[in-house]
Amino acid sequence: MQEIVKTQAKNQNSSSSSVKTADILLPLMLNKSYSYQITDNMDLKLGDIVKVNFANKDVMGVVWDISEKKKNAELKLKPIIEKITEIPSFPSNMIKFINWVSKYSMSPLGMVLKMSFGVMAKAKLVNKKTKKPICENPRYREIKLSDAQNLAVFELTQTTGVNGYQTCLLDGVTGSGKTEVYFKILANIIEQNKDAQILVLLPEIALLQQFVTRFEERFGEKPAVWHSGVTPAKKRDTWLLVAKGKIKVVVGARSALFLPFKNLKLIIVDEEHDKSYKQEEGGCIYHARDMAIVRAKIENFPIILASATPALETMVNARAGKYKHIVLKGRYGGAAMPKISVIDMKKNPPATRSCFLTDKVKEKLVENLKNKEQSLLFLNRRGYAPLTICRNCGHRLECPTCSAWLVKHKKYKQLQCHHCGFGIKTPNICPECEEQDTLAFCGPGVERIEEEVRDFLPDANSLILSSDITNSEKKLKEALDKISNQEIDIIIGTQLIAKGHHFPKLTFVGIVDADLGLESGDLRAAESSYQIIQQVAGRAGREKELGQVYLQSYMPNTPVIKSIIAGNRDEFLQIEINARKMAKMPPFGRLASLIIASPKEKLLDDFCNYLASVAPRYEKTVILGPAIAPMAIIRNNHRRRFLIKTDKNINIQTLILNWLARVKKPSQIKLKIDIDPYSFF
DNA sequence: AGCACGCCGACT
DNA sequence: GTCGGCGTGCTC
Repeated sequence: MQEIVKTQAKNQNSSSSSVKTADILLPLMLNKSYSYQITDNMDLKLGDIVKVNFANKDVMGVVWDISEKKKNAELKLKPIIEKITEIPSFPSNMIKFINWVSKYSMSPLGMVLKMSFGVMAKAKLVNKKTKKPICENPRYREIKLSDAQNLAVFELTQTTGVNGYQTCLLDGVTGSGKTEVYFKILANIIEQNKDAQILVLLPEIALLQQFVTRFEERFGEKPAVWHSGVTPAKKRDTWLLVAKGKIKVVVGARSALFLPFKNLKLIIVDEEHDKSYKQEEGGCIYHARDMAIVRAKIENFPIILASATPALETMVNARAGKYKHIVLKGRYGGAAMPKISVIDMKKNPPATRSCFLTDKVKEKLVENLKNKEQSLLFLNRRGYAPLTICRNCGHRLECPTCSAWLVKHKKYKQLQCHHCGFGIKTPNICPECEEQDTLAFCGPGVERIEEEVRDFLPDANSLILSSDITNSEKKLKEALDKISNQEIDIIIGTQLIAKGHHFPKLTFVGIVDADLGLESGDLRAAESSYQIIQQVAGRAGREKELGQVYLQSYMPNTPVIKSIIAGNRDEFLQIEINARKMAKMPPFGRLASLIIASPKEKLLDDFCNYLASVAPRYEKTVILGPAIAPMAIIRNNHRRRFLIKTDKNINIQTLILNWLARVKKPSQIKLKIDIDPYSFF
């Protein structure tokens, strides 16, 4: 019956054979564009913004393709409602870029568009008030740069001055004055090309504020700011002005990479080694630094990656001559690098089991307090104690929905799960054996270190810098002001303090647990550990005073610690590079992971075994799994993982696509593809 | 992601 | 006999 109806319809329409259609990409979780009819009087080109009706809702989308299509009666095309002329069209390079990211990251095309166009698609466009200009005309105020800075500017200008793609690695220690180098480069580019736009990417929102302040000092105007915390209305203003080419400089977190610049001429990726550039959550998993390089290639402009501790991958490319390697020598103002020594915890154990600071560190804290100099203790662990255990029955307090220990927080008087946010009041009795007062808190967090400091130096002013304490821009600023006003003697901080902040009066840094980062056992554990220790150590002695750094370690002979003590970054990297080369790990091979999750464990295991049974068996390809993911359960979702490792010349995306095409995934199972995984969770 | 469609349990 | 639970699948 249905067949007959269809045939009849076809015959009826055969007189008008074709119709002009546009494939519209919508900023939704969809992997394809949808065809709509172009009405006669509508003048459309690729990249134009249109409004269409989709699933009974009016949404904005982008013209992704235009074609003449045979009239197809089985598929009634809806007409395009209107062309939105208030929003500039997507430049063709932006379309290329979005297509590329989608294909590489294996994320739905619509999801990638959403990252770029999401805020505008929701706009009602009623607020047609004339917008205040943002960073329309920044004027550089000259300052005297050091010889090293001038040299770096000169070398970078040779590359950034020419209009064409080139990746440069700007390699300079903490405190070498990279920011002023950026400013001078920006000024040069804007001077040469009045329409040029520049994007500066920073790994974390916390770093944006001080960049904005320094930029304003130098240019008399704030740059445009883009990150997840910016309000939608502000984002819309900025988006439009960026698209119209009116904003010259944008500083932002990774999401700023998807802004539709009209005339982008340079991207600077500051702290390029930083793991925060890897987006792990949400619909699209990508590495902002790598995608920034892709964008620079597509749009044919230079890009600068900057770091004191470049990522291994970056270093490999620099050594191979693919990136231009520019070294910014020494510290600005001639400050010396801090003196770094290791304290062997086996030979110098803390006084008791609930103490975590060695006598040497304590002595240094006392000395610094006496001399009115600031000290910093670094421990990358929030809260008071990472594990609570019953002395009577050995029960460990675990999150009810994740396979993670509950972390004791004194501030919240709670035990908290750091993976799902679950929290309970710290109990007095063991939930297992119901004995009273048997719970012991094992290991230190920053709160516990602060307690230890207060115990032996009651007169010192201490302050914890962690995301729990300084959880807003305002609170962070307050804390940083207190530190620069010297109201604080001893700072106890998590990785929050490793990044960028300048503490002029800080002369001592104690790394409470230099071995902590090596525990995770992932590919980049040693490298990341080196980077974070180096970054934190770099906080010490940035002005006239010489800085001193102590690393507390139970394993003082690991390559990481030895290289940091010897100040031999490149030798350390070479060891790591050799190891990666031997193991054919990135960047000498390709890696991808499938994270498969479901609340139904049996269904999940059946599906994973099924997947494993149809796994491709190609040459130069290893598929490992299914393995129980290190974090086996998160929010009641059981998790399994496959790891796919191939030679460099194999297209890992195609391989995965072919593999997944062989199976039908039940809808209760969530499957996430992570190309170039960083965290192995 | 939404949102409708559809097939089994509790209740007026 | 009806309301509504959420599992499933589609959106030009």
